[in-house]
Amino acid sequence: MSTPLNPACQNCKDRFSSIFCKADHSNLELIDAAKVCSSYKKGQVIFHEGAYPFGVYCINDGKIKLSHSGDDGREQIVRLVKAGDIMGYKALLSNERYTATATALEDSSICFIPKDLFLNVLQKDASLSFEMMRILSSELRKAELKITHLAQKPVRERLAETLLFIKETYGLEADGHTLNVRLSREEIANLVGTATESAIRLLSEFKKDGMIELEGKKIRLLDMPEIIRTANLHD
Amino acid sequence: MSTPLNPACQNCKDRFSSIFCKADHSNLELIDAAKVCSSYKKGQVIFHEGAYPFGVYCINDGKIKLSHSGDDGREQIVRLVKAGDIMGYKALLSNERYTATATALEDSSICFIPKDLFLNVLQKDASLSFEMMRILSSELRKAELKITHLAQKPVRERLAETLLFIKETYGLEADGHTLNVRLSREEIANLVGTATESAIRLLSEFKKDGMIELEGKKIRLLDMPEIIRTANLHD
DNA sequence: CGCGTCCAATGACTTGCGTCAAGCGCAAAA
DNA sequence: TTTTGCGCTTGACGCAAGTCATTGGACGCG
Repeated sequence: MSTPLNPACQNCKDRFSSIFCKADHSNLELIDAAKVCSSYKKGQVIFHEGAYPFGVYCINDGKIKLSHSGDDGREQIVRLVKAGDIMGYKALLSNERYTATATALEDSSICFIPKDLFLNVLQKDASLSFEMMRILSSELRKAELKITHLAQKPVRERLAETLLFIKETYGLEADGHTLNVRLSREEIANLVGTATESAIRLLSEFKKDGMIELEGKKIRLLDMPEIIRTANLHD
Repeated sequence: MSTPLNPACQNCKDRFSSIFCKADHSNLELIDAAKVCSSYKKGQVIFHEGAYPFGVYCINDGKIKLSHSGDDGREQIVRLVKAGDIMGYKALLSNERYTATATALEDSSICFIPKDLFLNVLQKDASLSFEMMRILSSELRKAELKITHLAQKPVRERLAETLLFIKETYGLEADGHTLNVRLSREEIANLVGTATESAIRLLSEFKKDGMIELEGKKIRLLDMPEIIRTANLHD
């Protein structure tokens, strides 16, 4: 949507953590030639639920949320995307419309890879498609775990897990405690699957209990109970 | 676990609806030669959450449930498997232990395909692996939709969706109304993600409202409201 | 500068739904 | 037959959590 500058994939800082680290060199060059890199501002929508996909997006830099909008308009965040990740592959592979909306959580730089090229490379490159299956399996595993927790665990516990999940996904700032992303209380609630007020109240409780510190949108993790460890969404 | 009889894949009645309809002929023969077919009795466990996978299972005949057991021991059913479907691929592809337990809902006949062979064929056969990705994408889509509904919809609505989902999965009996599977109330509850008593109460309500008929484990669908249609778990 | 908007926070109220407990029918075992 | 046990059903109760409403602070804008 703006400022295309197309950095070479080979130089991409997340080259080795992304799916494409498995791709053959020649295929990487093909992708490199065809991709279009754009930057998006915080809050901007990259693609919309219901639209037809024309390719996949690879995050060069930034953070994205993928969310469903429920029938009553409430949003449910189903995935957090970081640099090196790709998104939009689900709709592409099943040849359907997007089931989620992608919105930038901060200013981001994102490469677009056209559908035909991506599918062609996927056909030719067995290790790339194997990696793709690995990613899909992992996402499916996380989703099924989330289903179980949503059905069985109280909000308090789910919120705690969510905070740890955010930590696993985006990591911590230099101080070693602050979550390296700014989310509104509403976004946190939509990630947990609860009402905004409930999320706020429980965050206050966590703070009172000395588990976290709050400063605006900054959240610092102090003593998150170990119990959660066994049940979180790690890879 | 019993009665191996190994019917040829080429003759399998679900040959054309399964993932293997996309596989190359020569690869199909390889699989045919290596697979082991067994029959399982109702209630029998095919594989257990936490165990290491040694291959994938392809349902020849029967019905299976895949379920997580929550920390408190409560079961959450995450998938219903039917003839022609495969299961166990997620653990295999991500090279982790099973995250779910597979239990036969009725007497079933299931083929086992060894890990190495399956992965090899997957490497060689692009259209098979593409089909695999399609399946994974579709499962992921359903899982994300279920997450949204669990987070946002009341139990009554989720139960109605679940009944329609069962219908989509296993179909109806000859009378055109009765769900073609027998599930306990507890299993229905574990599919919906609610307490058994709630499921029972709401089923009674549905009956009183003339939406369904109940006769033991038989459930006949009469007038399920159209509203649900837009939000169900179809393919 | 004051005004409006957005978001966080908290209190009060309501309720969906989970838990507990008791009764019932049916089928297998003794 | 009686007994035992299991799954289904219904009622009563309590609480977690959702909804509604108010306040206050931060920020941008005319």
